[in-house]
Amino acid sequence: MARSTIRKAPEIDIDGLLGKFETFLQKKSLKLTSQRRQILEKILEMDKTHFTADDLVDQFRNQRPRVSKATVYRSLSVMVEADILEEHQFGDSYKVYELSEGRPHHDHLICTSCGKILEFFNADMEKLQDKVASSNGFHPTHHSQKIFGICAACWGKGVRS
Amino acid sequence: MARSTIRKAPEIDIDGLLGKFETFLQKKSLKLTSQRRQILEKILEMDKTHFTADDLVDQFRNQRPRVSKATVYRSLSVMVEADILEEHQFGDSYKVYELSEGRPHHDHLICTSCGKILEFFNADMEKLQDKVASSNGFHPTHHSQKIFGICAACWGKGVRS
DNA sequence: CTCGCTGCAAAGTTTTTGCACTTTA
DNA sequence: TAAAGTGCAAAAACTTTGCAGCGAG
Repeated sequence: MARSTIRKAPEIDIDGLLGKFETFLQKKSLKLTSQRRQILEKILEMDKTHFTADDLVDQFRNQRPRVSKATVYRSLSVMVEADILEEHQFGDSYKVYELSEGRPHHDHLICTSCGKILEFFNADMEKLQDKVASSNGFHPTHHSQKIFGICAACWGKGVRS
Repeated sequence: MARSTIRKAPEIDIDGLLGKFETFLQKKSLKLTSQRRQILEKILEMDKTHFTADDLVDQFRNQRPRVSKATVYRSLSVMVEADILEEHQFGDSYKVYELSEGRPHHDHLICTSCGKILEFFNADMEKLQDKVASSNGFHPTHHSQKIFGICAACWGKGVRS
C-alpha cells in the first residue's frame, strides 16, 4: 500500500528564498524593500509550519520602526503570488499561510480538539482527484483537501468530539 | 472504474424538513418561530443548491415585517446544528450553505472562472481518506475536499486560468 | 408566565484602501 | 527621480452581540 507521509519542514535557506523572491519581484517591476525582507525573516524565525497574518503582525509589535499591519497583509499577497507562500482557509474565519518553498504539495489533517495540523501526501489520492475532475469536464488547477478529526493524542485523552 | 456522479437535488419536502427541525428544537428546548419557518421556506423557494447568508437576507429585503439579518445568521447556525444545512467555506470570505437533508455526502468541483460548483461523490476517494486519516492516528469526523479548475464551458471559451 | 427569540444598531474580526510621505531601483 | 511601497487610520465585508421588548410552549 502506498504510504501517506508526514514530513518535517526541511531546514530552510533564507538566501534561496530571497533569491526566488527577488527574481519574481524584478520580473514584475516590484521592489525588495526592507520590510519585505524583515517579514520573510520573521516567517523563518517563527518556525511555525502554519501561521496567520496576525501571528506575523505580533512579531513586529515591540519593534521600531514597526512594520505595519497593512504592509504585512500586502506582503503576504505578494509572497503568495511569488509562490513563496501557500494560503489556506481552514475551518476558521482567518487565512493560514505556510512556506511553499522546497515543500512538495500536500494536504491536511486537522484535529478539531487541539487544532493540531498534520500534513500528508498520497499519490493515489492525487490521481483520483485528477480523474474525478476530468471525468466531469474540469481542467483542475489546484485543490484543497482537509480531513477533520480527533488526533491520536486527544483521542488518548478521551476526547471524542 | 468507479464513476463519479453529479446529482440534481431531489425534490425537497418542506414538511419532512420542518419535522426534523422541530424534533431537534424540542430536544434542545428551542422554539420553532415564524421567522425560522419563513427562512426554511425561502431556502426552498430560492432553489439554489448553494447560497449565502446574504442571499437569504436579500429574500426578506422587500417584505414586512422583515426578518432581520441577525435572525438569518442566528437561524443558519441553528440549522447547521440541526443537520438541516451544511456549511462550507469555499475560497472566499463568506460562508456557503446547502441543504443536507436527503443528500448524501459529496465534495465539490469549483470553476475559478465562472464560479460554477459541481458536486461529486467517489467511493474510492472516501475510502482512501479514511485510510490516510487512520494511518496517521486520526479518527476522522468529516472532511472537505475542493478541486478548483476551469469548467468545460469556460475552457471551451478559451479561458485557461 | 417563563425563557427563548427578535430587531436594531453597535461592535467584532479579519482584510483592504486612500493618502501623504518615503524608499528602491 | 519616477514608480512602487509604507504607515496610519478609516473603511469594507462578513458576522456576532447587547439589550429591551415580543412570543412560543
